[in-house]
Amino acid sequence: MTISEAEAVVMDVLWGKAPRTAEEILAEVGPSQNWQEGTVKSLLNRLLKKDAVHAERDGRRYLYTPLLLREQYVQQESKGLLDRLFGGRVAPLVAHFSEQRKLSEKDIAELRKLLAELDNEQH
Amino acid sequence: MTISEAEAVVMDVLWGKAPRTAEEILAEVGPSQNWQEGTVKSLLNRLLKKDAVHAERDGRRYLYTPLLLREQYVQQESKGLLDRLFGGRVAPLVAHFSEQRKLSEKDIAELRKLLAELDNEQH
DNA sequence: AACTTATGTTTACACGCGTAAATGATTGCG
DNA sequence: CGCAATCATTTACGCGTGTAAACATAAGTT
Repeated sequence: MTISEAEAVVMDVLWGKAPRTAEEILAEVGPSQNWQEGTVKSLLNRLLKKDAVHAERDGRRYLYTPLLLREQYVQQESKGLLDRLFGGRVAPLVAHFSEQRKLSEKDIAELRKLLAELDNEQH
Repeated sequence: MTISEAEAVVMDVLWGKAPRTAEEILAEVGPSQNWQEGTVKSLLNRLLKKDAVHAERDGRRYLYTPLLLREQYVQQESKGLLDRLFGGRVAPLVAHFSEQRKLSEKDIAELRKLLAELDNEQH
């Protein structure tokens, strides 16, 4: 059961801070997304059906908490792309960005550090 | 105008070798995908509408050629993911795979080489 | 108790996608 | 020439998505 892009926007809010009410979610996401309240409610209900969030009654409203972890989601998404486009290998992906000149100085520095760490830990 | 996943499967065949007839595409993709001929035709027509492929009549059938380049497609897809999930920065993405233990020895070697090259060329 | 407000639940609707069946057109064969 | 085979084009249909309107319900207010 995959979660859609609009649903992921809602999850993002919850990953930022939870639990939250529908209203709070709308407040954070409405401006950029131009959504109505009903839209957010629908998305939350679909996420409930998909067991991606949990809702706990709090008086008249619900508090929503993510069940699906950001890490899991990121994992699925990136693995999908990696497999589909780069034969499941990371180096070609980085090479791609490199050719596209999408590697910032900071990226390069961090990559270097990462490799150095891998060198030590050997894991 | 984005191209869907099933459409991308067809594009993949064409990126491998073009021009091709619908029949050839089916032959290459049918087994793994379990598609009927009509399915491939529909996908080709949708790709035509999206200007992702070009069709040239050849007697009774058409020869299809990709207009959208693989590089463009890969670019869009990866940028999308990168922006949505890693704030547009490459290093965090690689770090993610690293944590997931998805970096093969070969990946690491290649990344190292890549960084070395970047070092020289300074581009 | 009736009315308003806040919130959630149900229903809707158009669009793209995956998948194909139905139909149409062209051509080779008997 | 008429029929069968070969392609292509049109139509279909269920499902998920993006987006919300309509409806229901509970709680606070007069």
